[in-house]
Amino acid sequence: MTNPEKIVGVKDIAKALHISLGTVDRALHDRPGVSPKTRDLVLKTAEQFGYKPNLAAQALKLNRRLSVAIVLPRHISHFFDPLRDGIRTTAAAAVGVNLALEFIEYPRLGSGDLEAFRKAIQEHYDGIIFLPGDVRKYEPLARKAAQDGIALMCVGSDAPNTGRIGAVSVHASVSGAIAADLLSQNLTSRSEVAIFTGELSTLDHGEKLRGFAAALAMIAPHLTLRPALESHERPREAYRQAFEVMQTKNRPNGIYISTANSMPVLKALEELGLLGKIKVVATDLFRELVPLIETGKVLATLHQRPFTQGRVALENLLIYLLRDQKPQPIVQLAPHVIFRTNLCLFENQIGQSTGEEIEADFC
Amino acid sequence: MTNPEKIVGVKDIAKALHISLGTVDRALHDRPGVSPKTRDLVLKTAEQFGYKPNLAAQALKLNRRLSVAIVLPRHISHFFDPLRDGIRTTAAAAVGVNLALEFIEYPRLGSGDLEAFRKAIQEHYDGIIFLPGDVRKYEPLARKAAQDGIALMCVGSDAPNTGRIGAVSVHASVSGAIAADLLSQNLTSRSEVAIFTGELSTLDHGEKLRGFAAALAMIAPHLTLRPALESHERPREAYRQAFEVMQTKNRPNGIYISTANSMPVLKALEELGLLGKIKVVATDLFRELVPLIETGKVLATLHQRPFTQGRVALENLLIYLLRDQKPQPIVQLAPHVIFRTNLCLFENQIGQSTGEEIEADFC
DNA sequence: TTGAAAGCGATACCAC
DNA sequence: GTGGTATCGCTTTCAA
Repeated sequence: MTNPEKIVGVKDIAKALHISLGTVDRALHDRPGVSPKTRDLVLKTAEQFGYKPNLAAQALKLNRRLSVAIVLPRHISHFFDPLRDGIRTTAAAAVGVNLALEFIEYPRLGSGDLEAFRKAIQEHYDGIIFLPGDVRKYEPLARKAAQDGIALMCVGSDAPNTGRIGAVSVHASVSGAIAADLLSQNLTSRSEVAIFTGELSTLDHGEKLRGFAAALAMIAPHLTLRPALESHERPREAYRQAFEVMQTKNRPNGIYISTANSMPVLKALEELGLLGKIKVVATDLFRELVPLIETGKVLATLHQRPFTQGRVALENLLIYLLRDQKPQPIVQLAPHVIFRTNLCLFENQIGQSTGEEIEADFC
Repeated sequence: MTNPEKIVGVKDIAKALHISLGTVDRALHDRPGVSPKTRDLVLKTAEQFGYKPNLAAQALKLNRRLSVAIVLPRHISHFFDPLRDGIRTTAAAAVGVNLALEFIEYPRLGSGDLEAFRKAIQEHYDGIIFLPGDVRKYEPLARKAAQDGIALMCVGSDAPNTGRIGAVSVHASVSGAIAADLLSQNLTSRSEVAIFTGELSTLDHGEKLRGFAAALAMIAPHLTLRPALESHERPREAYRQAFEVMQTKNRPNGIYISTANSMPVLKALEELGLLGKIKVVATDLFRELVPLIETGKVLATLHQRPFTQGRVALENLLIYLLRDQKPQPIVQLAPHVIFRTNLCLFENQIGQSTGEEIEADFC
């Protein structure tokens, strides 16, 4: 082996400079009670010796305890369950903190979400991980919480200008653009295409639409976009809209469903005998979608990597809270494009994991 | 806040049972010198109290030091540099270990690789991360090292039956299958397709070929596969082969380049005026490829996520070495499919990072 | 088989 | 401003 560099600690620095441990510590942490002269001297020798604090010892002494609330909807579970798992996994691996996680659930976005969020704020957690739905409604609450010193971390979407310390989501406009790309690769003749979305008041949904439309204009001039269909995440509404639009004269040959609420749309297609004839790009992955992808009835789906979102959200929150250094504030993940051919790598992420050898996103 | 559960430590258990710290420790770690009776008692109460060892204290006391060698080629740097970065990033975040990393480089696979590996083995590192090239040649060496107690972790490819403790790579046969899928989506009429590969003696390259061929047979009966072209990673050879095959009578309309050595092939296409007329799926992402993807001259590229490979490789190696529990042994990542539309999310991963807001794979 | 005590490295408090 | 010292929770050695 090479590099038998002796590892240096505060003690070594103190000894070398013939000063006390306390002084060294104060100097290193820029605390009051040191003369600028000795402070600089300590800093310089620390640098020179290549001093790195022993994180284990630091953690032990500081004995930090943090409370973090995770405020997310129960529905849609195939997205939020793995997201919560990502958070739990990260928490389990966290060394040197006494981390108390509080999972707070509400039925679904737009129903009980604000109340849950407001309640969480009042509990004065050190940090809160949440999904900002209707941004306008979240803004005042979030801003106040941030001012109160609560570290807010957004997942799934973002709430800019609220003082939140970070956000983790899939890159929304790129998601839309990929969908456009795929449809344009698979529809060679002039056609109409349609987009089914959820809540345009949620920032990310609007972004997906914009990305989709922009990419169509750029790279697929032969495809015409119909007005967006907003289902407000209500299955019946989505079904009705799909049924209707597919019976118009110039019915679309391509569809992008930008929300996980895709089954009603697919059901309508099925009933109209259009499944397989129309190119469909969906969002997320769940059990009912699997056979449709396998058989090619759904061309592709854009996987939003909920596990990774959860993992990164907590990781960055902890970096902020513990190492009080700002992490990468806005993380916008690349969605995974799932076709029938790579579907197998993601199947273990739905429902109970099978303990298989293959791990897809490592997430 | 809820859950003010007091955190229990060994001391609490000792106190509750009126025994000493030493005994509790011995019992918890199944060490000799405890009567079975007290051992069980301790274990039971620990369970009951929900005892979790304080990892920081444990790490501090144990004061473990590990040496890990990373034996990888310099070439191709756009793959191996980020891989090394992933390793460094993980190392920087490791708490409670004095980790000594030794990066050992050799020119390229097949030239100095075995020598470097052999030398590393003789140094008796605690662990070695390496890329097994020609499996047959690596096998005897690796098997011996494993028997000597060195923890071997493969990246980029695998070397089964060597006693290696794990492997991290992209799922090779799925990579091939995705390429086939993309070509079949973009070539609607009967055509020939060709595959350019590197070294078929490297396990993963053979797997890509198999996956490609199998998927073509399954989902693209209208596409015929020509005999594979093996460049042995030599640019001139790849160029020559490409030039030749593109001038045959029934020249292929689709190409899958399963190695990062794609530029010579693309150069040949360019010179023949075929760039843009032929559907090309490449591998990996590097600077010269960017404009070709942007303009649609290359349909897509399969990103092998080197950063993540490095991160996961060291993570799992450390789990094995420190927590002496077996991690997920074989990790086969899903490659990212990069089109012109999501290219922007990956550009910050080539060359110097720009400190932008967008982080693609989080890797 | 069990108990007592030292010590890992960094921090914080109290005395000077 | 600075020095000395107890302390965090766990492991380990030495005595009993």
